Amino acid sequence: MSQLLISEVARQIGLRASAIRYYEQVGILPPAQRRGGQRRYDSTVLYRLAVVQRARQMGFTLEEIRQLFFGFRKATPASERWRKLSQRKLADLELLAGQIKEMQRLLQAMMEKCSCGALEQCGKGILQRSCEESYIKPLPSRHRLHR
Amino acid sequence: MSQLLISEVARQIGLRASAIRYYEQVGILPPAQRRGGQRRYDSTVLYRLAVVQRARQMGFTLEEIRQLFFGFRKATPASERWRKLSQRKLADLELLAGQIKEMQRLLQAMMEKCSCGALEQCGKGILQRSCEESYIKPLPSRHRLHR
DNA sequence: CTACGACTTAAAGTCAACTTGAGGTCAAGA
DNA sequence: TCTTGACCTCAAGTTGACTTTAAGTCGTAG
Repeated sequence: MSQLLISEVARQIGLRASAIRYYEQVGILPPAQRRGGQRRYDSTVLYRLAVVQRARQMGFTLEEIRQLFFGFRKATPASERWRKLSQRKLADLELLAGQIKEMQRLLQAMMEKCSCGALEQCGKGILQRSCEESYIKPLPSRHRLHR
Repeated sequence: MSQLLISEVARQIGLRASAIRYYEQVGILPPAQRRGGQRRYDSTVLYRLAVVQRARQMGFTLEEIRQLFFGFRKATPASERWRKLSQRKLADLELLAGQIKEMQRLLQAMMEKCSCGALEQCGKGILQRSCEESYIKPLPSRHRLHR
């Protein structure tokens, strides 16, 4: 069973070692085994971190991630609280998917005829629709679309 | 032509006045007209801000928004640079849309049987796919998390 | 003239999510 | 034995996107 050093884990998932130590500190990773004071990981930590990374890309906060994926401590499997949280998250994601389509249309339109008129027009449309829509909390600013 | 006070604009789009001043400061809004030192707006500012809000919801940074929508700086060969930016953004959005579906599936699976199996399975999948992706576009050796 | 309320600025504070820095430990190799 | 290099901890610094605070200005109403 190959044991990974923190630097190796970091390299494989594209984070810095400091981020991994931080994740342990805030409870997203369990305290790692030590050998001579140093953290040793087995490869399952990579799967866990892959999910974390992906969830971060979707705009989940670390706190949400901890609760959604690793927060079913001694509670019953799929407790009511957890179910609510993930149901809300699912709704958020659906809304987000719709808005992505809209933003794609806007970008397409602006690329075809790069006119300020189009922008204002679109703003008008967004404004009217957003009166109908329920409010969506903007994603955490850390939500990045590129690496 | 009705002139809006900053507080009125703020109220209508759901931001604080301080945020609007900040947007002016960082170049997302042009310097407003003044009357007796106070900013006055006409209603087109609402359209502009509606687009900004929506773009923020999609995870664009203010800097990106400035460049994408209002970044026609004098040294810019107009549409070419802009076209590249939005093309990249479109690709990002498409990727994101796919990832949202994946995340929805994971959450669904975890709701049905709150299983670590699903989590690991999914993490494995993500990890493998991201390996293929990084084959297409190899990561720079030093992974930049900021700026 | 004074008081009021809404505005103004500049500077400092806040928050999440890390990163950086200082100073220290440990195992392996020359 | 000494050096090297990767790790450790704890504290402080950084970033983006604002907000808050302190001190001041403007126009109207009493």
